[in-house]
Amino acid sequence: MQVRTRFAPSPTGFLHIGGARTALFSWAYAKRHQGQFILRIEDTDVARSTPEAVQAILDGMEWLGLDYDEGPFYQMQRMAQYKTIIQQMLADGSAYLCYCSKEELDALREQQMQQGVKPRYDGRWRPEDGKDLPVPPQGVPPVVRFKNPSTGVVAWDDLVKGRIEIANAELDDLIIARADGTPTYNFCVVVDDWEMQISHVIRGDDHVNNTPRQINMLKALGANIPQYAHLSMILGDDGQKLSKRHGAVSVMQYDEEGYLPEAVLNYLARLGWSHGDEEVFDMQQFCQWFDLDHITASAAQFNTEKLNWLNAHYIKTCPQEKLITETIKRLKAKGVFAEATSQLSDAIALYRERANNLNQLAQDIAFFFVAPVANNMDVEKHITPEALPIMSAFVTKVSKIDWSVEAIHMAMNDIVTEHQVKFPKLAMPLRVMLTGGAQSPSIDQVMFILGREVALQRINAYLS
RNA sequence: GUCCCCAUCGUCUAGAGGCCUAGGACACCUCCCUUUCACGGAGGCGACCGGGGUUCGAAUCCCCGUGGGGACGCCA
Repeated sequence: MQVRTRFAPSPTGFLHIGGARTALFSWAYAKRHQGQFILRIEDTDVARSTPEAVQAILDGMEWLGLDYDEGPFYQMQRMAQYKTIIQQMLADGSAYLCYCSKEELDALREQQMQQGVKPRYDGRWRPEDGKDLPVPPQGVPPVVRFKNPSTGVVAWDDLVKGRIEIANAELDDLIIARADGTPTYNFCVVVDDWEMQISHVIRGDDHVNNTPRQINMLKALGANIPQYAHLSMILGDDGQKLSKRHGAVSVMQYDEEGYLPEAVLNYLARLGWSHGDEEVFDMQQFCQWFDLDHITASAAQFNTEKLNWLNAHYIKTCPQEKLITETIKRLKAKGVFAEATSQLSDAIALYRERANNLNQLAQDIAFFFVAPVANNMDVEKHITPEALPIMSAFVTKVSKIDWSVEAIHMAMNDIVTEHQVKFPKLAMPLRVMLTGGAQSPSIDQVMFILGREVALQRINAYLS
């Protein structure tokens, strides 16, 4: 069977982490089976859909590298098709007109809630053999409802949750076209999944409840029923549900915050899915391994610490060229202008091992390009009166050496020997003078990259 | 309220009746490396929600309970 999956976001906001994982799994499943991955924009809610949101979703997909074989399709451009099918259903009796007003429906719902029963449409306009329907009221545009089977059960073997059965008696006749004639979500999904020949519907488990209705409609249309895989939700770092109000952020924000897409992808892949003990793998590997059998049925809590760890890994293994580009961009955002020089490259090479974030990496090496403002506590602690003569001697010595890491290191050794002090007595003040802080890689390497002129200038600023 | 889903270390997870004295990873702690901080290396801490079954044997299967979550729109 040809595997065809789809990602079908509604453009009412950015692509968040949960949507990204859903897209990732659908994408990977298609890749794994040499199938097609389709992007479909579900924009039938005209009031809430925006072109900006469409763009945000496209941007997010692109940043993550989730390419699609077909689409993006826009449901608003498929209106004619939906309406044709609605007419057919009306004609063959699988759908009918309902003249209930919203007010009537609200009253019904409220009454049912009070009685402690599941709120649902009571079928007052549903045609039935031997049943007399009310007379359609004047001037009320009807909605179209799907005539859901009233008996029996709908069941499917969910690829992540196992068999799920719902009694048709639990379902009501859902509206498939609004009073203004526009089709609703559940109906459009059905038509699209059918016509786009989707073989596997991989989506969030907030859609579990829609599935039986969709299956019933698919059956009424004589369509094949796709396989369903419902993914559990992703909770925030605090275990709370993610929402626009609480913690849900665009995947693009991870870019802004200094994460590499490789890290986000790897992290997301392991959130709710596993392949034995494998933790670190690229998307090519993931696409070879990915299966629906190893998806967890329970919700997963997001863990930024682990994402950071993966980000550190991908910063270490990232091509140097990409790191240079990223760092220049991020330095610029801090108002530090650097060019792709060998000095920048050397600085990155020296610091990339210790960074778990691109913004941090930029921050760490900014002092190479802009004189640092030293931390007062570090200055007090390390640049003591006793340190100054040592530093003076060091300046004198280092002014005359060949400019190499080895020579600088030897000079440092000579000075500590001559002054009979431990190495840190020289290294620490030097570190503070050169970098502005007490933490850095080997200071001889830092000094070498900084260059003799700038290094001496920074030291002398403390000596005068 | 009604229906549906879920339940292993703090977190992500391995686990398909004996391989489990429950494995890995993040975090945390200790030690090593060391020129500070990281990185890296070696250890450590740490979990099967509760109760009943089924079975020679259950983290794994069944039931009940409890706790979480989701859905009940002319939203998607």
